[in-house]
Amino acid sequence: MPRLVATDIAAELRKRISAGEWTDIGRIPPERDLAEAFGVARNTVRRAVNLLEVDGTVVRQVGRGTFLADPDPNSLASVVARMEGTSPADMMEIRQLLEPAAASFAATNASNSELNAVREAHQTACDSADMPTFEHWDAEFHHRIFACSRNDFLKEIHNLMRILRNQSPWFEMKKRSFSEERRQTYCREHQAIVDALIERNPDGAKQAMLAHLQTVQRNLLGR
Amino acid sequence: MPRLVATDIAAELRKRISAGEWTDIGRIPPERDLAEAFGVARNTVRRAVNLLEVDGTVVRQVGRGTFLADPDPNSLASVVARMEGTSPADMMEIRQLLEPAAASFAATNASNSELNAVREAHQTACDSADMPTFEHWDAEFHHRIFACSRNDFLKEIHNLMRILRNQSPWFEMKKRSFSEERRQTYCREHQAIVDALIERNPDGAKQAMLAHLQTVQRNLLGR
DNA sequence: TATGAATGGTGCAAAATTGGATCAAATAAA
DNA sequence: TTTATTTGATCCAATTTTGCACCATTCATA
Repeated sequence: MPRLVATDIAAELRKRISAGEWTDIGRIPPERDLAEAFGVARNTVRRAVNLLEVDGTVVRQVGRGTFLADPDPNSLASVVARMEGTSPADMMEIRQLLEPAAASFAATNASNSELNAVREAHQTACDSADMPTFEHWDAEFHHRIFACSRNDFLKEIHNLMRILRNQSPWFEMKKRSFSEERRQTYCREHQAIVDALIERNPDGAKQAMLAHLQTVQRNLLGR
Repeated sequence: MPRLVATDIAAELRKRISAGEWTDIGRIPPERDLAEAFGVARNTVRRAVNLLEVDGTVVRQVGRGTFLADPDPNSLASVVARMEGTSPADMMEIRQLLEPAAASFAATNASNSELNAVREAHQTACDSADMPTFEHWDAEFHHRIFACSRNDFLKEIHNLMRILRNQSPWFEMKKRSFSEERRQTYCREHQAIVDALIERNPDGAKQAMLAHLQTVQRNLLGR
């Protein structure tokens, strides 16, 4: 068993804090007590608490103690946490904003080899024999379009949406809503997108992507 | 029973790593511990770990330990970390995608009291005597438009962008680029946005916002 | 008001931990 | 036998942990 070190103690403290161990008193025990409790030197505890302090988990005051920080609603962590509660409808609305734009950028900016990668993902999805394989290459198709939009931030927003969707309970709806017929519809629509990209037609790509996402939305949300 | 050799141990370590045995602590035990655990000499463990190191499974640091490399690039944390490196140009491109849409949504969805809050922020910004106050209410103006777009996810993306901008080194550019003349330009453009919102004119609000962001982009990036 | 206990802040030198490297002897495989 | 691998041992270098002393601030209490 590896020895307890500063980073481990920081992780343990983080765990206990988020478990609400000291929420009632609003503070964590003195460093000297923690050191004794963990069976390490006080300096080690100090380094661990430093880690909690820099990321704003905790605030220290000389002579008073170490206090649990009020969660900052404007911190990255809080924003991401709130995003995790996004509804399918809100998510689809933003997808319909961003993905057509990404397709449009891609038609303008993509290299030929990037376009080939997009087409390849589309082709593999169409050829796939089972649903999990199709879904994987479907996701890859969309991802590769973002990848050649040449806007890294846009690409990362898409990654963010993908992660949020994957960990959302309502994502299961998608799987239930799947059928062979819909798969073929998606393939046709993907083909239209690929065609527009290869024609280097930004507006065509945008429209094709929008049409596809509207189909997805109908299938997913039923309207 | 065949003797445990370096390649066997490497395979076993690989198996345990991909099974997530040490994912939580982010590192594997010290070589000396592994040697003891596998009942083998430390040199053998070293050769095994060498194999994991050359293919990038693991990274070693003298005096610290052996750490799991390749943190999941599809984790929320990785995505956010990559977003922190967003360039001003990419960021502005996405703002020009999202904020006009938010303004359009707001024209349709906002309640009257929400619109009043937007107008209030605009008015306070115009009346502000010093630059920091103006900048605060300028940001608040944009934020309140997102707030009444009625899409929580869109609102949070805006929060995300705001945080990323505030912590970016290039954000200082904005402050350097400020002048009284530009402030007045921004006030006029904000006024146009407010007018369109109050007229409940989605397309007008979208266009006014786009025009404003293009001014901002010119001032920020000089084109 | 004055005092003392409790608490975080800082610095430092010694000890412990950990990966890096080498070598000769023992063992297995060809 | 020849060759390759494992073993056990030793030392080195980077890093962390430890133990200690002392300082500064806060707060309760005399």
